[in-house]
Amino acid sequence: MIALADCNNFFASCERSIRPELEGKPIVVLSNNDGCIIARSNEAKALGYKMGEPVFKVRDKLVRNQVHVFSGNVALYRDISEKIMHILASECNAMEIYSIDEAFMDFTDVAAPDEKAILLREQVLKETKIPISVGIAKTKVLAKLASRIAKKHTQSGVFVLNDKELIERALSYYSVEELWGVGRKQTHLLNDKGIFQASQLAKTDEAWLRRHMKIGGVRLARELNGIPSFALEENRPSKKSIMTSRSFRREVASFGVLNEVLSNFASSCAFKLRKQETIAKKIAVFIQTNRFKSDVKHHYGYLEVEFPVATNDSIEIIKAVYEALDRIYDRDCLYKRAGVIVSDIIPDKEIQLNLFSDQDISKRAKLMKVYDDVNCKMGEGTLRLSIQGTEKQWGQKKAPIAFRN
DNA sequence: TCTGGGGTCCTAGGACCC
DNA sequence: TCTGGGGTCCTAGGACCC
Repeated sequence: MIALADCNNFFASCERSIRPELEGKPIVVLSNNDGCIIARSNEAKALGYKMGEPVFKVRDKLVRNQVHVFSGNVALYRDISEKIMHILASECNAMEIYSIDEAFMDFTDVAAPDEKAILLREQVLKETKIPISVGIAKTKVLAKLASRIAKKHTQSGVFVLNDKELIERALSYYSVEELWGVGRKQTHLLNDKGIFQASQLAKTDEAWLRRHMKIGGVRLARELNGIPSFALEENRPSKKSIMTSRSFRREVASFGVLNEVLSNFASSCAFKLRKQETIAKKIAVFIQTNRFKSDVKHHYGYLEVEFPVATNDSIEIIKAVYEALDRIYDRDCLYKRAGVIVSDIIPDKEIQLNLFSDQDISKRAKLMKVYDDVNCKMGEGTLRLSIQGTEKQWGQKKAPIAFRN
């Protein structure tokens, strides 16, 4: 059996855990620049606040409802998460930390899974003040579903989804879009074929699933039928890509400002690389105008630099960032978002110090895209910007740009 | 005025080779 | 006018997750 432990309203619960007087009060936690709502307590959910909702649209309502509003404090959430994961790990043989607030536990040899889960829940609550829900089933997908049921329909916060009839009832109750791995696109596809309930998906022909939903669809249906198709990944490998990016509070035009923030992002990426004892072969820089603004020229600049020798050295990465920015910066644009991505990450086998000249960097800046007048739209089921438009290949290096601060 | 910040996996199709 | 067939590797982009 697999148990999924899932923290309830994690960020909101973290804020409450250090302020017990907020018990029973509505709480929301905001993203960078206090832009969006990214977590809500049950009370805030009941008042109708949505995940990802822009704060400016509900500012008055927040005041009216006397909601307690917090700017996100990721360092705190990470600390609390580590504490919880430590408790969970000490109580099972194998565990996969799936996200900051979720972990799959191997409950194979547990005699009474429900009793154990209840004890575990109590321990976490006592030591961290964070309420968790635990779903137990034969597969990850079913355990996910079980944790939903645990969260919404039980007093104990624990639910075992193992009985055959119970599984059938649950799958008839939930729609396909509520399943782990089914997003907007797949929901549409399934609904078009008359498949609405999870129970229908479980009975769908495998050949059809393979053709239309690829291997993911096949695995999903198998999991619903109690056949494990997603393994517990105990030793999560180090990250394959690392990104540091931010939206600015106000739009910026200045090369100097962009260069400064991107240099900080570069250091941050280098630090994260060193922390997991890895080095990266590639770095990418992107800058982007406000995607929500209509009737203006949108600009998206993206440049990748490949290092001759993989590195996690801040100075080298910052130098590459400067080069990249110099080539994608357009002085006529107002920028709203910028970021640095390191990828092609490999283990840091030996300590290397390979400084190379700026000229080397520009030679290595292989791939370059600048999109102008892009048709910006929200990707389906995701906040990521998808870019459609004509790619303007990099030709001549731009004339030097004066610093404007 | 104001709209988050991370990640992963899978696949199609092009590049390239014999 | 004729103009193979396979195989592998790489990468961009889609879809999804928290």
